[in-house]
Amino acid sequence: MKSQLSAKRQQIVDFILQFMEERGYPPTVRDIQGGCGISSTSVVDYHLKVLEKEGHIRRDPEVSRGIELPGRASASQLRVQVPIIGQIAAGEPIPVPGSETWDAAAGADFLEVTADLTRGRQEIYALKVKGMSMIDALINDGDMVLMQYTSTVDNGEMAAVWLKGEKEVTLKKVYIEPGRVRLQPANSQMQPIYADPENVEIQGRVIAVIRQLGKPA
Amino acid sequence: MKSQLSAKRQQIVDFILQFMEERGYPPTVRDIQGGCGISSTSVVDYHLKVLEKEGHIRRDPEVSRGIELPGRASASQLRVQVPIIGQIAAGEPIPVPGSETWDAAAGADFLEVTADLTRGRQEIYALKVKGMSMIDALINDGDMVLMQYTSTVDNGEMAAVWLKGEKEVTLKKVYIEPGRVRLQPANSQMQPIYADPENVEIQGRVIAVIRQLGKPA
DNA sequence: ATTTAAGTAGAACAATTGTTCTTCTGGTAA
DNA sequence: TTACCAGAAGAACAATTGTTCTACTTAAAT
Repeated sequence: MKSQLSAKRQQIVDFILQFMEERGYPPTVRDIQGGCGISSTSVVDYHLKVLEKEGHIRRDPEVSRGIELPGRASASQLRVQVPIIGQIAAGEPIPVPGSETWDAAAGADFLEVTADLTRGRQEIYALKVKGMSMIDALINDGDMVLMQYTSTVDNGEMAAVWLKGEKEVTLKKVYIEPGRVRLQPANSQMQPIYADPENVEIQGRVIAVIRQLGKPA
Repeated sequence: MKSQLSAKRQQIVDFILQFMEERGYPPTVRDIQGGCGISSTSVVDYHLKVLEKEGHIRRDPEVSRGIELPGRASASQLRVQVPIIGQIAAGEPIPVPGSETWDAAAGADFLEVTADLTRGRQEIYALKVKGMSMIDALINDGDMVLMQYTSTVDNGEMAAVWLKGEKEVTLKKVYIEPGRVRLQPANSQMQPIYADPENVEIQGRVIAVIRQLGKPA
């Protein structure tokens, strides 16, 4: 039921948005007054009341800066800070999060994702893919892989597998079969490989893959 | 220079975090007082001053709720609601955002991503990939593709290309060459294809690819 | 025991900020 | 004209909220 906004009210909404982006908290009535060139706080209040009635904003009465932009920075839609604890490449085992690596304050880089990506799972970390060795898992050089620490996976789950003999880590769908482990590339047009259970070590479950394109800033 | 936090101060930081997640704006001194079971506002102020000196929080003096969590909900790390306006498959042109499709209130699904993915770009929308036809672009069935509306791309950018003759849409890196257009799969192990410039129509630029694995809830 | 420092309490003050009231303007419809 | 209404303006009020002051406690150090 959101109607078209008048110029003034659109300006107010834009200002609130920009203010929150810059400062991290909502503006006061008087901030809006100054920022939008309005000469009275009552005018701001008037517009805010209309905006709230129309559902464009939500206000906590009597609360300073009690403005929320529904669908924007509102509640429940949480972000998760995922530490980027290293990179993943064919020739080296992936770094496993230890107590030191877990220490967030270590100035590590973070990948910030929304909670619907992690689905509330814990012990999530991220790795940057180096090289083209994961191409048959549909993962390119430079992709970010969200991992969950685990040493066991269900059948068919995509996991980071360390092949002891080959000294190689690879991302494959894992199927436990009698006497062997079937490692199936994500690209179903490719053939699976089979490995001795003694030779494989699960290093983590793949939660998501994020690929950013375009000039890296 | 962040030192280990005392129990009380850790509790305060946690409370601020939780408050901001729930309400969308920072708490007042008295909110913290009540939420942490502290009996005086001066104690809260005392701890906040220490926390600021140690760099765990930032405060705007004289500003109500002027608390920022560096690296958390501070600027730039905003979320963006990207409308999922359809799907992309080999045999059909991708839906191009029109004025109706742009109307966010239309109850469409949204993909919520952090702003570092879109890098501030406008006119972003998302498509869900149907089928395996994009496999040579390292894109699997079920992946989400973030697109930016555009009809022209720079050389080497990944774009959604509509091949008029073949009546097919495909995701390729586009290179304009004399008299022809080279369409290069993202998988560099594969061969490019060449097309008549008259036959290609750029339908959008690929900003990012997001793949979620595991049982879909 | 004395000192020092960190932390706690309570109260009061001052600034910020939300709200309301009245009045005024400009446009539009009856 | 009159009536009506969205919008604007200014002022005043009331609530919220940041800040400061002094006093008290506790624990560790001297």
